[in-house]
Amino acid sequence: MSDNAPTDRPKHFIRQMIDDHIAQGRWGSAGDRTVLTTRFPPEPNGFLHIGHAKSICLNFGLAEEYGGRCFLRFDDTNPSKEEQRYVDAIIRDIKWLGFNWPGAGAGDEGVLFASDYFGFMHDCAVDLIRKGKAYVDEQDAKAIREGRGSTSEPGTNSPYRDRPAAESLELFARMRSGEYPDGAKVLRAKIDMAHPNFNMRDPVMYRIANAAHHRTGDDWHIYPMYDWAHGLEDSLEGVTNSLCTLEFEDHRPLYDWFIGAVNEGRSEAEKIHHAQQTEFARLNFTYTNMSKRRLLELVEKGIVQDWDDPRMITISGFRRRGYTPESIRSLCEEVGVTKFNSLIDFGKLENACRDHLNRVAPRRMAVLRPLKVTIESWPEGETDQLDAVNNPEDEAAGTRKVPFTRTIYIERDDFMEDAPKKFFRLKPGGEVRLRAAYWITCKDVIKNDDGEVVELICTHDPETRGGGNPPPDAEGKVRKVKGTLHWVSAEHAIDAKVHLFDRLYNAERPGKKTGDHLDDVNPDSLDVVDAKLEPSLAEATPDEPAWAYGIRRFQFERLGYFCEDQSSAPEARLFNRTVTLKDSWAKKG
RNA sequence: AGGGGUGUGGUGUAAUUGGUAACACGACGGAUUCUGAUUCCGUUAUUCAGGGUUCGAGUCCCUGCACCCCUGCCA
Repeated sequence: MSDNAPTDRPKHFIRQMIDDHIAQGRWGSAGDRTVLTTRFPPEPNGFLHIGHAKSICLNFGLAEEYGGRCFLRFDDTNPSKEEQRYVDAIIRDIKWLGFNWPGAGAGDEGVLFASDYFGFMHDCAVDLIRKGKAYVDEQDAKAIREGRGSTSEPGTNSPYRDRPAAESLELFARMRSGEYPDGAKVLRAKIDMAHPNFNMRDPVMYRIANAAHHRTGDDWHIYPMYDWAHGLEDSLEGVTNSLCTLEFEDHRPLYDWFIGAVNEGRSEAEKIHHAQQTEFARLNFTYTNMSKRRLLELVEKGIVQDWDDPRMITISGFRRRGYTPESIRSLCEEVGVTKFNSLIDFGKLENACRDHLNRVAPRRMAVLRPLKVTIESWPEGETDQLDAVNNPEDEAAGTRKVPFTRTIYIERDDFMEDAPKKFFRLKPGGEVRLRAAYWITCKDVIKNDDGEVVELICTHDPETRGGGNPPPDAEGKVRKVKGTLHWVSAEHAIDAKVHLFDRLYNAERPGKKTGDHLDDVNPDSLDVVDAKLEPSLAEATPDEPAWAYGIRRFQFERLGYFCEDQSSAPEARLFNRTVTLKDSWAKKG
């Protein structure tokens, strides 16, 4: 992975800072790049989404690049919101993206949990109480909030603020042992109730929660707050760079204060490690929302099937949709790392996906909205097995056989009775190429009683077998044809459902206007069609580069990239459209 | 209102740390093409505004403006 040497990748501000630290020997001997230690610390309260991918790529990517390490650590300090299901999903998603942490294996080997440090955190809290830097407050949540003041008013000290350390120590011990109901008491840091930064106005360190934790069960009745816990977690793991998003900028002074408070009065040997917190901007896309709360709402309200619905911007959703990990990683590299709150065009992600799939996805033919075509010049019952190229971008992908018969299906959109001049697909009297097969000419149009076109009668040109241009005529002129259509043999076609997805929201910034993202939900984000697939799609196929994690991905020629859904079975095939091909014709029309 | 941040083309990032705006994507135009795809070639900004320092400013200084985050016993 890493050669432990500088790369020529652009140096964003975080790389630059890390390089400076290493040059100065801040974490060990100067020049040793392998000291770099990062972590990705999700709370297991939902599925990972594309926004997390940026942080994952940054943290794990940096570790790979420097020859350091990056831990996967669950920040499971709030039992009421966390579930084992989410732990499992998060582990799987990170592995799917292609990243590893020290000790990673097939399951959860090497995975770290904040809950494993609860004892240490507790002891540090006791230490702070003894030093007079923390106290047990018995006010209720409302009183604490009011005591915090406002932007124009300083806060007021709690009546319990100056109680003797011995008293706090005793009460804290009883909080821990489960004597009190939720909310009865909290442990607070004693900092400054008039501080302009609210986080410094005596923040809560511990609250009482008589809830079962998904890992520690009923061992604890008190749980540490994020600010208190996070720096200690980083410290214990020897994290050098604690990277987080912009909204934590205001928390950095507190992060530093806590470590400083623990270390105060300790000898050098007793001091705990102090990581460097640095903040970067979150990833934002148009037509999406990146809030776990709102994603949960989509799941709970049944707007999507589950967290891994292909329309979801979760990592699991993208996987099921057919995106490749490579495309997600390349996008994260492309958007860079800054402190600027950017809004990235969702099309950029689709483009990264097309870019990768174009190189690796095997081509197949599939007709989404079939229109019957009878080749009257083709003998009844006769089948021609034609060779079709699997991937023009990759010669090694070889060819496959595609059966051609008298009755075939083409795409309804590929025929127009009154076609504009620039329409170079099939029209009455017109000639087109059938990909890898023959040139055909439309002789007749058959309609039903409602006037809808139900069948085309065509003839084929035997000279054009394989789809190539026929030999020049006597005068040396080469006949050419502008349009090429995809098709499938009716007799051989396999039936399948295909899910065509559109964006989940109609607004660039869902909920921006009304405050409720549900107001901008696109009711037509899923379209189900009955498609006809080329028979090779039913064959068990050898491994292909595009099929990581057993996901069979293809390009359906002229239509887009598709993958077989995890629920697909031989008797009921289901494909998902990952993304369409670019279509400059559709754009003009 | 107090605190913390951020402003470079349609979008995102870069600029040897004061040396004459680069790259990617998109869009548009053209060429090639058995996918209206891909590929290829062109076009696409005087850096939020105003002032100052300097031979020289996206980079330094001053004054504004805009946007984002912060008053959970969430993370």
